[in-house]
Amino acid sequence: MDKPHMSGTDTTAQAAGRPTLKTIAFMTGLGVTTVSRALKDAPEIGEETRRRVQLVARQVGYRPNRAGVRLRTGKTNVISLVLNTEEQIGGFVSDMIYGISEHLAQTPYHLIVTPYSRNNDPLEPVRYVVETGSADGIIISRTEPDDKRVRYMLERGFPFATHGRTEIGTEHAFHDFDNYAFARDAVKKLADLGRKRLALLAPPSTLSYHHHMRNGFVDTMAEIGFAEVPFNAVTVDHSIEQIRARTLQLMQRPNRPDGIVSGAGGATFALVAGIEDAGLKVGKDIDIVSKQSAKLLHLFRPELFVVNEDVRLAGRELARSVIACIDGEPAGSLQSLSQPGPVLARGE
Amino acid sequence: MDKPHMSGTDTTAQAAGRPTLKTIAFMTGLGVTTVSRALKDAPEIGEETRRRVQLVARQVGYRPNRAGVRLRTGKTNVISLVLNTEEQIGGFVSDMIYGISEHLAQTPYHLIVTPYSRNNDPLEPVRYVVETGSADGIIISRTEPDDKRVRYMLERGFPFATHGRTEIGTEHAFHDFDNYAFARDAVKKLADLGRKRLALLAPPSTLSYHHHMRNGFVDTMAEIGFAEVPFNAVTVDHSIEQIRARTLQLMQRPNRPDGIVSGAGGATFALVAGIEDAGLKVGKDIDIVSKQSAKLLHLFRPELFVVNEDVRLAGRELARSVIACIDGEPAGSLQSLSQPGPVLARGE
DNA sequence: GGCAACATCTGTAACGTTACAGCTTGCGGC
DNA sequence: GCCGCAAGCTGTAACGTTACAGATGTTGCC
Repeated sequence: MDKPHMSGTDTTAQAAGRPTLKTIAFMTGLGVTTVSRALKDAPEIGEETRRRVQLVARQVGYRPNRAGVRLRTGKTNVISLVLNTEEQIGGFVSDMIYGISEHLAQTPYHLIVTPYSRNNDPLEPVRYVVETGSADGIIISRTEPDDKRVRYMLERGFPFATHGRTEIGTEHAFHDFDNYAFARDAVKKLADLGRKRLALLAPPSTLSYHHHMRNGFVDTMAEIGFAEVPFNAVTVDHSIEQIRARTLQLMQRPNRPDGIVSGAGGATFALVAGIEDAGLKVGKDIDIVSKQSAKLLHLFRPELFVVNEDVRLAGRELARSVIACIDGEPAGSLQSLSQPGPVLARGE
Repeated sequence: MDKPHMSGTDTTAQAAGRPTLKTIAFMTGLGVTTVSRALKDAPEIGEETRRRVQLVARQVGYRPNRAGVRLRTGKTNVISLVLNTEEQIGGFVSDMIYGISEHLAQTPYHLIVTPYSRNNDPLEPVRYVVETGSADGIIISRTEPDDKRVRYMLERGFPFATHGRTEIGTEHAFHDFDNYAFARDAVKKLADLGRKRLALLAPPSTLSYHHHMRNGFVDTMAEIGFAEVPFNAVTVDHSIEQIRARTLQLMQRPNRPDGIVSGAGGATFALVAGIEDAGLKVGKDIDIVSKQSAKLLHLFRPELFVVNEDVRLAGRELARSVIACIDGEPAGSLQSLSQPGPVLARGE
């Protein structure tokens, strides 16, 4: 009533809009600062006051204004998922998004999708987010051994998590599928089936997991004493038509493979089509072990052997990691490697 | 030098951080207000000043602080895509996201993904976004004829666009695929192939496009004089296992269909599996016309007939519409219906 | 010369939040 | 009775932006 700095009409009425700290301050008769502190359980607020404020806040459905917090503190409460918009076929991306969302739902974080197309520099969206501070953390995929995006974020101390590992000395948060183990198990399976001339349909050689998968393949081949049938003309990232055409060529060669390890479900569709174009039959002339994220391959050709990759799990893990990274946890504890399940035959 | 209200250290040095209006104001010697107005081409700014300000802004790489704008104006420059996290198989969602992103890339808008799981109320994420003002516009899918989300947003005048139409009197922005035309073309194709006992694997009956597809199917059947073989036990949203099992049952019935129209590519995988479980063969005992968004069906079974739905295009259209809606354009002009392409046989 | 009209620019306040530096009050010690 | 201290609360300023209400100077007109 007699305070000198009463700010205008505020005591008269609270607007019908969303409640703010001021609303609660007015209702409780406290200062805005006190309310702010009470809501975040600051120590110098009395026990009763704290409870009173929190009660009122809950009653009126108070939610902090994100713009206010962001402007004041710089904290955006946003995670950015950086995506290549020409990502391969197979629903991979939706599962990743769902996985991330599942974890973020329990947090104040929102998920924003920051895309880039193939002709753009992959660094560009990352730089954009970091420079404009439009997120507190970034998740990237398609990681390379010497990934410049990773270097960029490490240099700037910007929190992030990668789907896939790097060869960079500095530790950072990642989640990865053990593609070495996958290729090893796949080769062993094909060997068990009596196959001897094996080929690998690998990811692009620029990506980290190309090397893991290839090493797993090569090491196990060497162990068993097999020689590889080279198949480097295409990768799992090529178009259906390209993979199909190249596979046809491969299968028409004199020493065509009798077993193939395929790094992606989508590519396996094209692979099988190419094999059948050559008049050969999966399960008879050749066996295939393929990784898949959507569970469609056994419907496609029951003779295929599959290993499931749980991308949704990867999304959850990455979300967890990037938030822990934001909270300052050491990167060493934010690394996880998901082991492949068993190689599955039809109906398993 | 002699201004009374010089605010502290600002004249001393500009921090190394991101440039703000104050930075540019200092560099040009102008006031913050002038800079702000000059950058948005306000009329009362001199031609030369405007150019000078814009030049400097470009040079220093000025980008408006989103939190500042949002706090002051309430404009978030965010579009929210509301998604069901148990969305069906087939990469549908990624294409939608890519399509939206493609359009948003040319705008200041960011895309945020707001998920909800099946057990939640679909209205909940919409209410959250509207109440907290966390976006300027919303895109929803899985539209129902009397969609409460649509009613909610219409009542509040909140900008949105729907993937799919409603039966609600008030006009609103939407993009839809003409599923009536699809079903009509599909039935005609099957009739041309000499098939007579047709069934429909439709979307869930709660969704708008269930009715469009079913009407197209029923009307065309009536026109030709065919009677439908009922197949209502499952929808395209059911699990692979369920569709497969029910299809097996269907195909073991005495008057099993010799033609099926399938509303989704993912479901068609299960459908074909069920048919083959019954010992029948697609293209011989039965023909199928299926819609698809990923182009995998012809690899799966070349005997299938397919109609492609361009979900990426839908994403672009929806993004365009929702932004136009935000800009106040009348909803009537923001409605588009995408016509199905021809029914394609193998390799076409 | 006086004055209105105009073009161009400016400062202040506010959006909602939090860091910071205070301000009271009560209480124990001397 | 006074001091110091702690507990508990408070106001002010600032984050970057824009709406608004001026301020300044210049031009043209009588």
